[in-house]
Amino acid sequence: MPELPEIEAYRQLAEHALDRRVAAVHIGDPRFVRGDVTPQRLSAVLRGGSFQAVRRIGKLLVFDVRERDHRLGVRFGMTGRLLVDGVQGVEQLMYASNRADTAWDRFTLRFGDGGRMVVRDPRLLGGVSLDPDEGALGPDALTITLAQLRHQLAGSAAPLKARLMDQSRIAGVGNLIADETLWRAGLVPGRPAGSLSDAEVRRLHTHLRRTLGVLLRRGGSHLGDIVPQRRPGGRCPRDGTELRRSTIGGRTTWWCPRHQR
DNA sequence: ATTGTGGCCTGCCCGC
DNA sequence: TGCGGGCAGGCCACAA
Repeated sequence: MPELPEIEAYRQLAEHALDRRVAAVHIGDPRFVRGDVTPQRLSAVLRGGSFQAVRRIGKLLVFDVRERDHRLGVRFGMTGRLLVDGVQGVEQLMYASNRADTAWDRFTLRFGDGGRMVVRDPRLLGGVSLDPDEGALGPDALTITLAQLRHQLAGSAAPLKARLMDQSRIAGVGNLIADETLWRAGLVPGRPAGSLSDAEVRRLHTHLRRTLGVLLRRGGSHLGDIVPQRRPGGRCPRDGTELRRSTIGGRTTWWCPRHQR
């Protein structure tokens, strides 16, 4: 599903959409427009303009609209894809159909040169917004410092995994990356976030960055070592122990009862 | 303020 | 063969 590695791939693809005049905006489903803005207003802000820059904060893409003091925000939910001129940012998405069906094109920009940028999202869990609240997101998981991570965990009674997935604390970590990171760091997902020793916070910081590096290199959040074992009967790739399943932070969680403590 | 829960949304898969 | 129920989780509103 789209977590930080996928959105980073989308960001790189989206650079091909910069400096091109938006000739037309097509909203495939009005529910895909989030926040206070109407589809009409969003279209009016974008039409005739162009994007000066695009950046990623966690799982959010932000496009700067040139000379209009507005920003386009794009979220991808768990089944959203980005296409620019027919090229997909990511080929495979776990839990999402890999069919190409234009009925799922929820938001399309047609450029003056005939090209297109499309957000294709079967489930409609993503969305586009005008001037997204970037300040509501915590430090990006890829560049978070040890001190920042320590600060975000300190004093919290919430389960460690829930804290990791809280986008206002740390931006970019979703369910699969949380399981993979905690498995690599040898930490139990249900522990209170504030209960980690300083050495454990350091270990988590190391493995968070290392895990993201590995997944970016492999090309997807679903390419972690534990992901194929996230099923009944699945075993820990490290020590062969049968993995346990529970629900933490409202999400299915798999972990090794032997080496995660 | 913090933490937890339910709902949205729809493709897919399994069992009957 | 068709059908219904369950499942997947990012995000948000709302409750305690």
